[in-house]
Amino acid sequence: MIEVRYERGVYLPQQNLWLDPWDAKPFAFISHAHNDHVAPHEEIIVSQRTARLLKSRLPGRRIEHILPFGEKRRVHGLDLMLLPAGHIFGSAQCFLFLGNETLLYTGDFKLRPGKSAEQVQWREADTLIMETTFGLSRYRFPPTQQVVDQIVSFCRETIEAGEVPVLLGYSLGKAQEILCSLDGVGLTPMLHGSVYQMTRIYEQLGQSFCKYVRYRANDVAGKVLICPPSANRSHMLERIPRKRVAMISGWAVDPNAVYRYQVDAAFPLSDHADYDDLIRYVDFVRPRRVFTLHGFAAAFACDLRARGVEAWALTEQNQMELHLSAADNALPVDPCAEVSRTAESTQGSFHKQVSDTRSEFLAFAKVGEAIAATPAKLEKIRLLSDYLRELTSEQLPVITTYFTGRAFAQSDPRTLQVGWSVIVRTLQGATKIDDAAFHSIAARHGDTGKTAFEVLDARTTPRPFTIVESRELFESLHRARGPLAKAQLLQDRFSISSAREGQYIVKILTGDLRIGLREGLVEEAIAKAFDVPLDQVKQANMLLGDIGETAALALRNEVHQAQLSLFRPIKCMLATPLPSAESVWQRFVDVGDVDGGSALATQPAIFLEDKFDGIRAQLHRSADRVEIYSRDLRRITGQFPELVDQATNFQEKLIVDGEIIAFEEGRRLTFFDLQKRLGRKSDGEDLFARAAADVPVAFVAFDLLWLNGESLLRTSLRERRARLSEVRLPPQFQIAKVVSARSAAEIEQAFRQARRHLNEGLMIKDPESLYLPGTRGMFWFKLKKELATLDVVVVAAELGHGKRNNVLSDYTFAVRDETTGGLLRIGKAYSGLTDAEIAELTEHFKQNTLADHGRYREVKPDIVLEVAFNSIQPSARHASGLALRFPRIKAIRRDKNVDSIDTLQYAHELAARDAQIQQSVSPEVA
DNA sequence: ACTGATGCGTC
DNA sequence: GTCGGAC
DNA sequence: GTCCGACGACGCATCAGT
Repeated sequence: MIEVRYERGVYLPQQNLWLDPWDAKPFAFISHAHNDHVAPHEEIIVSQRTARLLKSRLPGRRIEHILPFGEKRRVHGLDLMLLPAGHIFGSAQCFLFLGNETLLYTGDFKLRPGKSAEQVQWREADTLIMETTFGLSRYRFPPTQQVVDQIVSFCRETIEAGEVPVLLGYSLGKAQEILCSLDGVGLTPMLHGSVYQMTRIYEQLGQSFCKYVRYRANDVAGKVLICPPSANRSHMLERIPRKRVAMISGWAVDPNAVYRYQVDAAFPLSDHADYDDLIRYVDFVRPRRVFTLHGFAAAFACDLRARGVEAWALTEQNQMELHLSAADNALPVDPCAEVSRTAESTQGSFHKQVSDTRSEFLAFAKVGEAIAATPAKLEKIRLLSDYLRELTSEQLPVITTYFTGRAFAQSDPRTLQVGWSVIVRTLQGATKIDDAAFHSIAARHGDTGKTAFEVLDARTTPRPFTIVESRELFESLHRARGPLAKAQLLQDRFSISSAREGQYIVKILTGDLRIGLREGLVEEAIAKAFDVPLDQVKQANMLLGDIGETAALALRNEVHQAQLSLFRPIKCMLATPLPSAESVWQRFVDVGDVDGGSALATQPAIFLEDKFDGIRAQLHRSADRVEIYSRDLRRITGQFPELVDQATNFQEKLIVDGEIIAFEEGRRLTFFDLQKRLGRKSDGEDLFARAAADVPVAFVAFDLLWLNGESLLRTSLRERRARLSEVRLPPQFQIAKVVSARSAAEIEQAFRQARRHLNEGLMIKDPESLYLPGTRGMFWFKLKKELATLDVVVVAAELGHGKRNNVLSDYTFAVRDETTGGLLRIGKAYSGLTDAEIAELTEHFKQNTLADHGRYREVKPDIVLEVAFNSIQPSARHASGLALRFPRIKAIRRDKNVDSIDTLQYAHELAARDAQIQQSVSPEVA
């Protein structure tokens, strides 16, 4: 059997041939000239017309094998033939003769005759790889002539009403099809520039059209404007006051198309096959197996299998299964499994749980609501623990993870890439609610979860949803590539979810449960539910970074088995911020008192270290492996290859805790420099070489957690430090210097010293303390101070979210530009005000609004705030060209008015000072 | 090839 | 990172 | 004390549209 793979494009490994790949490849077949197929490949197979169109879309040189339709040719020892696909002008299918097997790849295609595309042709083939953009039965297009008639009457009526009809269709293919449809009906088409350009190429290749004109802004009256969809709401169209816009697309059969595209009408004229034609095509080709691609690939494959045709969706996620099936002769995972399983359960051959019609996910959501309803922590814990006890061992880890506001465990690096934007679109799509109604609901809540509830309420037809299915939903959202694919998955789920279920899906997606319960209380609930000591549960969760696995261990009474081990990162110990050296010292004196008043006298001192402005990192090293983890237990090994290289030179197996800083002798590097390396993807050695050269880093170690098989978590900091000092460090590794202190004055002095070293502040640690992962206890403190404060004036206010939904809690503020006298924005903040102050300001701003834009309003600039921050630097975010790091409101300066606020010039001075302190010096480490 | 919007993770 | 609020 | 939630700026990746 021919091997078929999918990796952002179909790949035939045995032939080393790519079919419509997304990325540049050495050797590829390009079915047609739409942009998503255009990449700078080295060598391509194309039809003649596609070659011509490509030339205008992607200039540059490449080797082209231009094949005529219907003739068998040999390219690189490969026998193949192109067949017209009927999709757009020049679009081709690729038919391959591979020994005694044949393969037909359709590319995009349609069966209905088009007026501007060649009529499709086909041959029988053993393997069919087909596009299934419209592979759901609800996509059945009306007869073409009927749609054309509708479009024509739309245009005529619009013109008669004295308005301009605007038809939106892709500039290549769809626009020309529309143009042909208007032939002989007495209308004059006017073409947008990009449409015009493509149409001219069609003509050069022998296609003829009715008379048309090119777009001229002052000549649109009485014409039919044909534009690409991207022109909608563009400058060009906004200049036409009286118009009606229609989208021409297969998606027009969706009842909500008008809202989705923000147009006045939508007509289902498509250059793709509809559902019925997809089915017919399979009948024509009589393949032994089918691979489906694009759109509703999985659903369509499922339908084909129901018809007795072997069919699989070709997507990234099925890759592994396909591979397995070749090797093991096992069946791939069946996307129809849900269906068959329910069928089985009705015959009584399945677990009672499956046949239970009540929705498990709804039960989960209801527990969440009950927890939200009570402010009492103990009551929350009780509700949750009762629920946890009811769950199966399979459900328990999933649910406990959900209750921490996550779809995946903390130590699980997978992300969903589904945010507010995708959620909003899918809620609209699933309910077909109109824009105005949606926005009025959304504006009322400022909470995506609540919005979801109200939007979905009574607009969906709920079906039971099991916990395991919910897990699968999140997993497939993670696997799906691109917002569109994700949106489709989510929309399908919303349309069969109850309002409450949808709300909780959204809560998990956004990571905001907002039920007053998170990891800490979940730990307590697990302890209570399974009668395990709480500290063991906490310990296990710290070590595992996986509340679900912790719960599973608790259920089996095995929590004590969790142990610190190499390559299993643990949460790091955190420090509590304190405002002054005196307040820090007070903490230790108090502890001493409890201890009989003389504890400190008998102890040498407390430990002080500089606080470095970098990224907290945990480095694990064995004899043959090194990994680096971030504060959130994410593997960041790939970002720092030179540290990994150096770490192989340690003599010991160890886990060290420290900070990675941007560092080079004689050069001032900042946190922002470091950030440049952080999000970077780790493919390509060149990239590393360059990144490392740009921003050299150092690892500053300040704690040792594990050494040669021995956990040091339960030894004192003093002991850990002693052990750390004995470790031989490779280059680029340093140990943070510790000094002792015995008074507030010494702390203050060390803090100043740290700042002189250009470090962020000071860490103060109890030398006798154990390492407590994940807690911000009273053993480590940090001392940071603001760089300066600015007096600024509030120029805009926004409604908050969640519990701040009904108050204007978000303030944008400005400084004065002395040269123009104008107010220039410099930052945003709310942090620092009490609820009462926010309430008061809300009232004030409501009465002093200059312009109301819904959730956001510009306000009269008369409230002066004193804003503190840790640094100030150039930025494009705000009009002032400056931005503040960690801005917070120190005070409302009621004694001041707009005229006495600080100036842009002063802010620039601060920024200059901030940047220049450091010119030639580099921060001191040890 | 460029740009803006969105999402994520760092502080 | 920051901060205030609730238990 | 501890946890929770509501917020800041930045840089990079990815996608979708020019």
